[in-house]
Amino acid sequence: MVTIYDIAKKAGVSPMTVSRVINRSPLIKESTRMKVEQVLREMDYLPNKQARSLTSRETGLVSLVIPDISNPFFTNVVRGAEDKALQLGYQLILGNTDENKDKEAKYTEMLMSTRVDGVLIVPASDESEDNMKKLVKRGIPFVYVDRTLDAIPADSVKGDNYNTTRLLVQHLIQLGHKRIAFINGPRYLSNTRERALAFRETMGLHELETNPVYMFETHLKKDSMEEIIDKWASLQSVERPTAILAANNFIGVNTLRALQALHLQVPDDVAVACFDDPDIIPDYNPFLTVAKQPAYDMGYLGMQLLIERIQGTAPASHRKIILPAEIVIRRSTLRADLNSS
Amino acid sequence: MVTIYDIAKKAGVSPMTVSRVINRSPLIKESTRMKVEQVLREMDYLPNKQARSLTSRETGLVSLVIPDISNPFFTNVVRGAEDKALQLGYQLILGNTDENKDKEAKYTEMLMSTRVDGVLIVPASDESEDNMKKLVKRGIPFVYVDRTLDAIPADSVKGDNYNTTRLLVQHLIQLGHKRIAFINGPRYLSNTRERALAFRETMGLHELETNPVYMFETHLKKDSMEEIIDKWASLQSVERPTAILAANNFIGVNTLRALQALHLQVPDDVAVACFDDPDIIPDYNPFLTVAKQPAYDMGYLGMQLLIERIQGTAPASHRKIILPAEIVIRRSTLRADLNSS
DNA sequence: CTGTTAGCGCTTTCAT
DNA sequence: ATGAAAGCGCTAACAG
Repeated sequence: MVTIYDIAKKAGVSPMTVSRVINRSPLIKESTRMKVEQVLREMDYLPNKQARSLTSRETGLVSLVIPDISNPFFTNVVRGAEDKALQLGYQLILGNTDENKDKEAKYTEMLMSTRVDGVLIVPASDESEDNMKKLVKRGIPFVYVDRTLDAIPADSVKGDNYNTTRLLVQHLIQLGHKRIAFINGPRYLSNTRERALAFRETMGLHELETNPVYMFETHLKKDSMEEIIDKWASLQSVERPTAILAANNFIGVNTLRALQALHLQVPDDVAVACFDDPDIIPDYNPFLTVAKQPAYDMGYLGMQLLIERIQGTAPASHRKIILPAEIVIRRSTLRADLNSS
Repeated sequence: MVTIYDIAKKAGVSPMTVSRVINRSPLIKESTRMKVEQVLREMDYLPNKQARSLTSRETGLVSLVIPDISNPFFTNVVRGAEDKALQLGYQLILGNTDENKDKEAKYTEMLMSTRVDGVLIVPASDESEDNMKKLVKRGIPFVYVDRTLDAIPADSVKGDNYNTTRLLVQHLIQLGHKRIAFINGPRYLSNTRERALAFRETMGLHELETNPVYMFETHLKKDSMEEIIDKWASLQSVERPTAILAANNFIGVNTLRALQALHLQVPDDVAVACFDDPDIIPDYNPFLTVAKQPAYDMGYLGMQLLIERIQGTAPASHRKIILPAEIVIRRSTLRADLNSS
């Protein structure tokens, strides 16, 4: 491996001079700079980041810890984060937690050992506190994306859960629905709690009761279908909802599949809307009414906040960025006889 | 930061003994091991990977260089690669090239500087040769996924492009189509060349001519729709194809959108099939007939080959793994009047 | 403007 | 079974 010593010898200077040339120090004579740069090129030198970070205390690595890259929402978060990281010269280490705090613990441990400069994280649950505390203790900056832990404050970028839920519920109410179910994620996540609150309050504002049996809770992973079918079966047929709001894209899709298995038509028998688009590709056969959250921007901005924090250019106080979603109304909530509205 | 020196002092031993305990050296007296481990826990010690890799010449980092994480095919590749990497104790650095060899060059440069232990790569183009050569020169092991560069041999995991294309074409031919268009990716990619060859040969086998005007070429990125519309318009109406085979999911979806813009019905006016599913979520509204390649397995196996290569447990000769695809026939090729078949 | 010295945290090598 | 010395590749701090 070519080191600055090899370069130094060949160029007839000291290693320190080589280091200065590499780091563009201004106090180098033009002629020696030229010569060293020449040798650098000849020998195809590439600095050793490991060695460099041993003294500089910076690795140029940032980590992105998310539940699951195969959820299109997070896919876009990753792309945004990666674009910003590259732009600012950082490399991105990826980790999937599968909503599991132990897996998250394992990752945070590895990250700390790798001495990443910072972490962009979607916490697996409120119990992620312990993991965050360790980051704090070691002085590793981090930024929340999509979900936050109130007990451990930090910069954050998230969706406007309250207002977005309100808009979705109002859309369903305006279509004439009164019995609306909300299939939510687990209550140990900040964003699902915010959505649940907004759901209840919006129903109340419209003088609709939030029947507790309409408030389901499931997980946010890929395979929630069976659970949804069971819940549905547990309801008295007279009180079954005419509309369902799903707390994320996986639940939305699994709701559709569950209803299909139950031989119910969407939207004629039941209307369905959800958070986050299940499709990642420009619409070609869009069906679900969704609240499209700006996932790419969340990743992009989150990475920006993080790197500002790393580089010490961030203000002392924690910044909380809240991004609005776009409500996209599609066929899953539009009955043919209402299409004109 | 807690170092082995701090531990050594507190435990009343030498730093070397601490190092031995951490690395589970067998020649340590049980009693001293216990004491050191006790202090290790008390002080919440975490080894510094940077320092370690300076001597060990291993970083525990592997890199995955792909065109675009937001293509569902690559999303699954990433998930597979990440799962295997975690399982074997490696961390994954992600990079998107956007099919651009200069961006790829930038990444490979960063990777070499970071001294990653190995690289899993989907080369951006045949011109990626220069980038691969640099990896070879620096002795960094790499494994191809999905595409290969014949000029620079290495382990590889890819789809069975020839037979998969053949099956898709035969499906269309069996439905009675004779004028079949093939919208392929750029010819500077190994997999699209293989697909083009298979297309021509399969057509030939069925005594159908491959009209050159039916062989389009576009890029594999998200926004190929306009190009497809233009190509279509450039055809004489009498000779327009009755079926289209698209070389990847983006092209497949954009073909659908283009046909929609042209007011053509799929599959009644034109049948469409493509490589790789555009949906990442368990089917809820499946429409496109696709060849589902085992993307997750490609990433998983690719990572396994790579790590075996890194750890020196791989055979000297390069391994070429070829995985079959599953043809999933859906509505985009099934005309209502043929549904019974 | 350039060089020398020391040290980042750890491990390899050789002693004891 | 344990320790001392040296060095991995680089840079901060000081010297000249």
